[in-house]
Amino acid sequence: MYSMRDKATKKQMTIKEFSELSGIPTYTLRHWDEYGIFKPSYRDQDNNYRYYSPLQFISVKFVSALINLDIPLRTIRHLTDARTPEQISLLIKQQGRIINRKIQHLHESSLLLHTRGELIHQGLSAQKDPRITVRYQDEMSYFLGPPTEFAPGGSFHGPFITFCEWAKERNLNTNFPIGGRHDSLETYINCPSAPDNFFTINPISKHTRPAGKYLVGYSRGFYGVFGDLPQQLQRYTEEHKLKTTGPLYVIYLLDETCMDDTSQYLSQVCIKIAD
Amino acid sequence: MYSMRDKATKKQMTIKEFSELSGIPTYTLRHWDEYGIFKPSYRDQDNNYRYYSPLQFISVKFVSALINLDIPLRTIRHLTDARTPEQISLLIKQQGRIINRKIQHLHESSLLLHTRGELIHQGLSAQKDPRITVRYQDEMSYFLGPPTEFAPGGSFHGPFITFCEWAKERNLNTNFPIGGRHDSLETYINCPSAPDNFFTINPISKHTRPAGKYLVGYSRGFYGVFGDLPQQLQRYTEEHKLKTTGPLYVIYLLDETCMDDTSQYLSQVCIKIAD
DNA sequence: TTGCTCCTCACGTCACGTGAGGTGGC
DNA sequence: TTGCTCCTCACGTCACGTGAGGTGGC
Repeated sequence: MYSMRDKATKKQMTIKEFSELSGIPTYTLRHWDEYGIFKPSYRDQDNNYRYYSPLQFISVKFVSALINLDIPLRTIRHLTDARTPEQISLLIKQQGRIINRKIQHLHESSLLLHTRGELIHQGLSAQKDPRITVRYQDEMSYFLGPPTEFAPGGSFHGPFITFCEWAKERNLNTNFPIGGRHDSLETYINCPSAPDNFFTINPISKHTRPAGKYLVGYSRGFYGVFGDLPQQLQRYTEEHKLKTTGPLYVIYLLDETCMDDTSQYLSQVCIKIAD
Repeated sequence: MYSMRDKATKKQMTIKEFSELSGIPTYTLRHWDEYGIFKPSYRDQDNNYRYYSPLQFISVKFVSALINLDIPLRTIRHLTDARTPEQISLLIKQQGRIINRKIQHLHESSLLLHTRGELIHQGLSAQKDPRITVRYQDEMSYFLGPPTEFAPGGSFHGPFITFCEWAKERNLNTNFPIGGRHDSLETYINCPSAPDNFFTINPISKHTRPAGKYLVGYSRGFYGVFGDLPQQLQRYTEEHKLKTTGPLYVIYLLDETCMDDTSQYLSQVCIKIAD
């Protein structure tokens, strides 16, 4: 038989030894002790030294796992006071659900960063492109908002807010980039800063802009400022005898998320070319 | 054309309106303003009222996304000061890696909670079982530690610490439950508190205890305290003419993670029955 | 004796959160 | 005028983290 309890002997570990074995800083161990959620197995009466048993390795790991899951110390202390297997089992089930929601959320954030990163990447490489060009565009998934209602003489903001509220009601993650969609090249040329719909780019949507050959134009300027791009696009289609089809998409590749100078925001306008 | 800039008009939103649209509390918006990472587009000179433009919905969402990823406000302010697409692109790439590590980590925590929950569940239902029984056991994955070296007259702790260090070197997640393994029923009966190996339960390991019919015994008591269970097991095999095979596993179903009373810890001992 | 570890106590940090006390807009 | 919103300022909170100043063990 081997002794399982050798209190206050050489088999107890000092706070530093225990800290190194468990990977938990000494000040955190002291904090947990003081707070009452994890105490050393033995306290020297003379000098107040803390001594930890190697078996506490198991329980400290469980405590640190709970803290890693953002369970407040208060809750853990509450449990520590009068712990029962049933209570811990319940806590584990609750936390299982919370953790899954967190993973879901992180996945979305990851997707969002990737989507933003892609736009910026396109924006940076577009600086070498001509102002207007014909190029292959990948498929893009998006959620299409309701038709906008721009009142004559009204502002841009009303319809935009309406879209934000629409997205909020549907629990769409509005962290994703937002763009404007026009029914055709003509409606864009007539009224470039009043899209017929707003949309939000989101890889999880089934609604897509198909891959294919697109007429693509770039423009620098604040939101809704397109300079003479509409006229240039019209001239380009006439000169090259292009026939466009389907809606026209306006996306901001470089915007306030990555630059200060509002006059240098970079928008991309694109519309599919008919076969 | 629609005006994109209607500063200080009805189209600007008050802090409360903007808070409700964006889902960010007013005090947090004030904090971000004061800290310098997200300022209202217009500040009334007379009464210091904050007015937000609906288009700020886009940038505030990006800021909140960065904060959600635990990027310090200091870093965000640093970026806000002199933002370039290249810098943001770099930040996005870095954070992408960090976020993937976090997701990985949460997956592990989720697995850990599930594993712990399963043991507790088994522990609770075992209270209805007889002390010794023959039952079907599911497969269990585990990492097997090196052979223990219990010195005669030495303590339990040394080999246990050796195992913890071994696991740490291999970057095994030591939050997972730890058990003891004996080479055979005989070695357990001879020396029940000195297992031949320690192991840590972990669903990702390829090493498994196969599913099948097991001789299972339960015992209450502190770590390494088995009472007369070894003798009872021996008598049981003789009476029922059972032949056991392979190693014997000792697992604590209910331990310090879920109870206070050390004398009530519940261990499970099991060994496969030969066909 | 020296260098290391341990202790307590007090204060700092970070990103909010709260509450008091006062002003402004319809 | 009333009720609502806005403002600032100061202080609280949470879980560490740091640093000073002092003691203990080999």
